[in-house]
Amino acid sequence: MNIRTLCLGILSLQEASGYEIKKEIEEGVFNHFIDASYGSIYPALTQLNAEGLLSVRSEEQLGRPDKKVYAITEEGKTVLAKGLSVVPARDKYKSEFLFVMLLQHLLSKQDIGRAMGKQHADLMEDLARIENCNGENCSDEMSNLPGAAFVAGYGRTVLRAAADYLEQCQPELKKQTFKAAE
Amino acid sequence: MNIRTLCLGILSLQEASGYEIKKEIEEGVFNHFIDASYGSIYPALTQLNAEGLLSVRSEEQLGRPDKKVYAITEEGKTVLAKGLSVVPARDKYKSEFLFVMLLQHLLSKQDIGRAMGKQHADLMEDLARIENCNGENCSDEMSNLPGAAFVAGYGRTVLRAAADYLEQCQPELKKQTFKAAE
DNA sequence: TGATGCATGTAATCCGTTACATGATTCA
DNA sequence: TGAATCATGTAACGGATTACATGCATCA
Repeated sequence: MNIRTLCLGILSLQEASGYEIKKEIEEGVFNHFIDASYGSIYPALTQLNAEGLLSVRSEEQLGRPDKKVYAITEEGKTVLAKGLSVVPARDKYKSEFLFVMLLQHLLSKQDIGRAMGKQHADLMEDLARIENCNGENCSDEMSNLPGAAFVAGYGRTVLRAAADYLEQCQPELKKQTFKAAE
Repeated sequence: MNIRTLCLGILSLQEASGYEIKKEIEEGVFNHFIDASYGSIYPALTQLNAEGLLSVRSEEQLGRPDKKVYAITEEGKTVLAKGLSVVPARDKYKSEFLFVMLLQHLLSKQDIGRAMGKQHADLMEDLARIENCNGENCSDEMSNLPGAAFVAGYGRTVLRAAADYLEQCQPELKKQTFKAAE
């Protein structure tokens, strides 16, 4: 799957501008398993629109570039449905943290502690974002989705398991709610 | 971190050819959090050697290209240590599965079931690989490492949590040891 | 006999990120 | 006053994958 399907998917829930799509990805449920930058979103939107899978409407703004609000077309919905029914590719997970920990015998205790703290803080951050999405902050179209609870549950489970494991290995981590990173 | 550090890291444990490095990544503990293809490994090795971070030795083979066995140099060790002590980048996790599940209202029950089955099978595969690494199959240099137990434990914990979650949502999965994928 | 494993490498290509360019408004 | 937010877009660059090219040995 690519950014194209991602944009189509988000726009199937609510119309939005490129800027808003990025924000949704950064702050919403998506965050921990998807990322995308302006450099990929804007061109994708332009292309999708050219192909007739999206329609655009320009909203004038004061002292800002026009806001281009995109909406999915019927044709877009068809293409999206087709894209989603393909068996999803295997999850991709890359972790420098685990690589470093595997070679921990080459590091000082300080370095290891720092890496553990950073990893723990990252996990807590993701966890917090998921919890926030039930409350305010997130768009209703997203959180009211039948799939939203499942996805949030999956993320919560996995992240919590990882955090627990780290805390078990290094109990001091439990107290550090704030970032030990940098 | 990049493939360069990865190669340096593996070669700090045992000398190996490009082919063997690939195999180690595919079949070893690394598998679930790192991947690399020949197209990136071979050029990296050539470059690292040119920079004096590795040394090479050619082993003649019958009816095959010479096997080039690389070993890390003292300079390479220094560079590796420096590379590892940098605070690791945040884990990257991408999941088409979760995206599809978020939009499950657009899919048939068959498609959802297939996606769940595939995800579960993938998790079990990764889990099995981790368990195998304690037994035969894997190089001792890897599994005897002080960090190996930690990394295996982390992977086991996270993957098991994910699999449990799926089984809880869809109990039929427990019986399917074999692949329901495709 | 045909797939799989051993073994190395290159070139084309893809997909995406980073940095750059622009600029007003609002909040601290 | 300076940072952050809103807002869109392009160009350069990076990093890796895929496919291609080659070819013997072994196993089923």
